[in-house]
Amino acid sequence: MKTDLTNGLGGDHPCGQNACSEGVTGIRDALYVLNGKWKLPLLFALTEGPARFKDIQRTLGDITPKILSKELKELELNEFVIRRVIPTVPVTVTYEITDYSRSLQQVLHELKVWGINHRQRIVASRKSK
Amino acid sequence: MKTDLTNGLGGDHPCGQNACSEGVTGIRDALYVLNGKWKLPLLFALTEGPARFKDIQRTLGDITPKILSKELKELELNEFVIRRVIPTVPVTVTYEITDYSRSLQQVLHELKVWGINHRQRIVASRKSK
DNA sequence: CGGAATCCCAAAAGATACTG
DNA sequence: CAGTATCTTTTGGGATTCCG
Repeated sequence: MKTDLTNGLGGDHPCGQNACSEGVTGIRDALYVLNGKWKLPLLFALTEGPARFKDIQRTLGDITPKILSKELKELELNEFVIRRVIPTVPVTVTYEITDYSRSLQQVLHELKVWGINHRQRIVASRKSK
Repeated sequence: MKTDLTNGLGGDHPCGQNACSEGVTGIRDALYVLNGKWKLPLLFALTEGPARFKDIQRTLGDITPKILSKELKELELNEFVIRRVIPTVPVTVTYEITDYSRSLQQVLHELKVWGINHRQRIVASRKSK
């Protein structure tokens, strides 16, 4: 994945005279930088404030350090997250979301609400069988 | 991927006394059924009304028939999409979103808005270099 | 047109172990 | 604690061809 700032888009849109909505392109662009299983949950986890590596790992439940490390680096590259090193012994590292990340607030909120609702629906449908 | 209705969740949440927010779980649950590069764009494409296989393919730009077919099946299983066969010659097949899909409206909207904005940001940052 | 069949690859993700 | 290293598995996704 090359999700750096000079290429953070989901490809060109072939918008000719056919019905290629900018909406589809918008969503594809969003998904291009926010892809995968972890980025959105991770960013959401950081909305409550900065957290340390291990803390994030616990909040996310079952992410391995390797994956978490990779995700954090990508998010840092794309300016969603800031990594801060505090020179204690042993060293303390915190991760913090940027202002740009905050522009995702609505997305995160809607997704969260929908997900909570979806879980209830599934559980309910299981009971009724 | 087993994204059927009896297992449409992103796993259990280990919520003990630690700070495991239901928000993270909500987002993970949502992502579990809406994963991948295509499901959200596809659902968005269908918000404007039913469409045929080939039409969807064109709207999405560069999805191959195999992938499109797979995505549609998964979405059908999870009750996001209805497949209708019209007995013309040759046969006509349309795909239509369900009411449950419409509960994703806000999510789709926010994601679209954010994506459009994100594209502008990237393009702008490219120019200023 | 609406797919299915086959082959293939790259990337995502997980397990496990280890280090400063 | 905050990661890295290695290895393996999974799956997502694409190319191409073919069929009723």
